[in-house]
Amino acid sequence: MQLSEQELIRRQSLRELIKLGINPYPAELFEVNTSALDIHTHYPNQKIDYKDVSIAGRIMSRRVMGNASFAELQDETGRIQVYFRRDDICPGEDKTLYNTVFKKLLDIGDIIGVKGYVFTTQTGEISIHVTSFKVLSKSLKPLPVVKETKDEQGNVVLHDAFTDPEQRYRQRYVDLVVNPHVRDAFIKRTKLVNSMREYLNNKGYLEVETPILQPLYGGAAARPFKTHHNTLDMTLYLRIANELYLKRLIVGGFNGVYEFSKDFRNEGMSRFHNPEFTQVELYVAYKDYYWMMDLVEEMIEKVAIDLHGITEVKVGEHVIDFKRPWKRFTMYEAIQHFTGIDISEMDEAALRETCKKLQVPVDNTMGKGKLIDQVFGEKCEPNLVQPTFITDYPLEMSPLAKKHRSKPGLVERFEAICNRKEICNSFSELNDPLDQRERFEEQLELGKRGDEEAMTLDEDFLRALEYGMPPTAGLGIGIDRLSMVMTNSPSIQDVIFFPQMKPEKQAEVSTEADFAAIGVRAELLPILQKLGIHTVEQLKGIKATKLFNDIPGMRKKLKLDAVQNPTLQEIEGWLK
RNA sequence: GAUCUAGUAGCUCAGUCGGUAGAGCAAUACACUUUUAAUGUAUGGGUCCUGGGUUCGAGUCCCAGCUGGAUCACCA
Repeated sequence: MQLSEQELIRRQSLRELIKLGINPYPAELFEVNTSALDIHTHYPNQKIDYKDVSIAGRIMSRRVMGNASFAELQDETGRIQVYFRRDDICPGEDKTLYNTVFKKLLDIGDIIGVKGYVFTTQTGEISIHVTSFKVLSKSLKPLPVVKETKDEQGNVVLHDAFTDPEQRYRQRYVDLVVNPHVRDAFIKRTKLVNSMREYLNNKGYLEVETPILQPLYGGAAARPFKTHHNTLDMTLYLRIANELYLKRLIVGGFNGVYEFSKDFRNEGMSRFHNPEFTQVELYVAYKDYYWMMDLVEEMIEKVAIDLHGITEVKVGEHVIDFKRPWKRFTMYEAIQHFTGIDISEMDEAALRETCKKLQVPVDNTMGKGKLIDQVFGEKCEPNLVQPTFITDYPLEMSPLAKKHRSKPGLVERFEAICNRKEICNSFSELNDPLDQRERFEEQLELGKRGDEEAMTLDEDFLRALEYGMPPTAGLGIGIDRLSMVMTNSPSIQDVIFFPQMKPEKQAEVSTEADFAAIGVRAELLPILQKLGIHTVEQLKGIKATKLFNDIPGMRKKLKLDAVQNPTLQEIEGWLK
């Protein structure tokens, strides 16, 4: 119930197709031997090969003109114009297939298969001259109509584009059909993952899978999603990271392991945060974080080239160049560079004073590490557009990283910042089991003091370290964040097919059966709808005499002569 | 969680001072044998997000809610 006018018309067309003996949803396959892109690229040079083509796709526009018509068919690769001529489709006396089926019963959005030959129209557009067509799927909902034109530079310009973000994310299938740039962004995302996988496989690292359901969550500082296993009757958490499992595999003797993993964090959402997101984590034995920096540069440069052909990527108003080598700053150097202040020798009190001077907001719970991080976040990160490595972080913030080989109070850690956001995080992994236990215990203290993101102590992980883990370099790259940069997308929702949303609420509407149950004839429903009465409850709140007046009035206005007016008695019956 | 902002036809959007709800595309009908944002003529299409309030009268003003978006906070 409550179908729009256009939906009703399409359902009617569906019935008429069936009446004509046409199955609108045939079961058998439709053989395709080319694609829109293939025709556009190769037809001009190999005309001979396109005398007998078969292609399938969605009708995206129609221009019907008497005995000949044009339509645009869209397949996975793009659009191709198709040309229908009545006497080619219907060589005999019966012109139903063209006059009725094509002209009246097909709509924008329907999926059809066509056979014919490729030619070039007088206006120079490569098109398919259709000799036969087949309905493959009738579309019952009108697609948002987006018209395309090309400007002088040949760029596609969209008119009346489907832009409402809420609808685009809720109905991504529609977004993908009508917004070609959306599809491109997702194709680039997949290419990005493939490019990395290829790089890592060529180095001989092993792609592995580790548990998503974990009895203890660890490897990062974040609140988890909690769930319950019935048979084991135990709490399980969706992983916030897979770091601790991958390191167990390094203990087990693998030299290099990586995993593309969906991780889950029960935190606020924003245009940079979705509750489930993707990371690739990599661990390589006998390496350190300097070595890992070289790997990151090399791999991301390759990704940029695989996606764009060059190392430069346009992001917002900037052009970001991933060409090696990237700038490297220690955190202290970066702060000195952007504020002119050397904080390397400062104690907590001096830092606090510096923050005040720089107007960096702080609170009393912040320790030394947190203060340094705060200065960096406020004064440095916003300036880092080109890919830059920041190295040597305060120890307090990195409970899984190895202490710096020469600088006390710091760890061997780096992040790559790009377009003002972190895109990766890496360290020389802490493999000293006694040190690791102490760090975990410090985290437990933080937890007791109310830090909801403090790490838990994982005894099994410590046991693994106690057997001995080789010196190891570890890396995590946020795939969503990197995809945003590589596809020039301002929101994470543009690189996740189905971003998390609150459920949509349907307006409360009673069904035909609900109305029938209290004795309302179905033919009266359009009248009630017109009167603004959509639910039985609503109806029952109205006086019988008012309905007795209003219904015949609206019946007359709608010219529903065939409908019999209800009697007052009948109406009183509904309201009982 | 806070602030700002939006929700009107299938889509994109207008709606003046509070007074009968509008346009383009899409749809329907007719015309048209190479159009291309096809064209011309005519027609139909609305829970103005929901619920309250003020008012003779609310798409419009007020309050509350729902669902987005932006910024911030939290967080990579």
